[in-house]
Amino acid sequence: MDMSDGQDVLFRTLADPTRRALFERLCREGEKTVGALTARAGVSQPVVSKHLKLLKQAGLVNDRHEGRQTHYSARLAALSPLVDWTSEMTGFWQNRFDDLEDLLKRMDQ
Amino acid sequence: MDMSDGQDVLFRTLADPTRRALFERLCREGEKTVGALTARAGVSQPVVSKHLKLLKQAGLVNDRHEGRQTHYSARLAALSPLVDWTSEMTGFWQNRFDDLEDLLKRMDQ
DNA sequence: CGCTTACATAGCTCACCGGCTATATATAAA
DNA sequence: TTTATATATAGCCGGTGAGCTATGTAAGCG
Repeated sequence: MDMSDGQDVLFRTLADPTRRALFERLCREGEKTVGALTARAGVSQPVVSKHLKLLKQAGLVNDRHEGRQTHYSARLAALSPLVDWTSEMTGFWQNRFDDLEDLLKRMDQ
Repeated sequence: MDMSDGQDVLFRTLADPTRRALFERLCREGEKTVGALTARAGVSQPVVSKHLKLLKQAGLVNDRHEGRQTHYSARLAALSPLVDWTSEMTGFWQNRFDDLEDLLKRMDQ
């Protein structure tokens, strides 16, 4: 019934700049190891790991283990609630605009 | 140079559920007074006012003073950085997909 | 088997933020 | 002019969360 949960998690997860930057890098540059991500993240490796964990819980990334390293990649499908939300918001405006047009038409008669 | 500022403010502002709910109501139902918003917000009037202040600072709402009351309304244009960001992220994926296709084509020759 | 490397987890601290009440300000009403 | 109503501001408090260091776990290497 309530679609807001997915949106809630998404907004909350993407609100942090460091975390969003990690996700953006995975989108731009594709699959990366934790070490590669840590190199230019500006924060310590444990912090990167923690953020990646939260991103994974939000469904925004996948992880793949290969020996000692873990490769992370972006899951763009997870963004759909965000897209849905924005189009819903703009849609409401459209509806009210239509209503206004209807009203004006009826007043014109 | 850095487009991330607008995105940062937007994500941070919309991350709070109470605040996002206020914005959603303004989108759905159009202009509302603080009192009308407070009635079904589940929090006290000062909290609503504080959230509206933050929404205004993010450019997400307008306010209009009429006697003792203040009418707030949604500014959907403020959502564009969000739309830009999502299409940018999905765009990166598209580019890498194109690169992959190119690579496969070249390998095929 | 030690030793190193790659990542995850634990535990701490500190700043921020969302909630509250109390109060200020401003406009309408009596 | 006093009183009531609508909103904003001030100030306090508790929880959350992002950062750190230290340590655990597990895989490659001598």
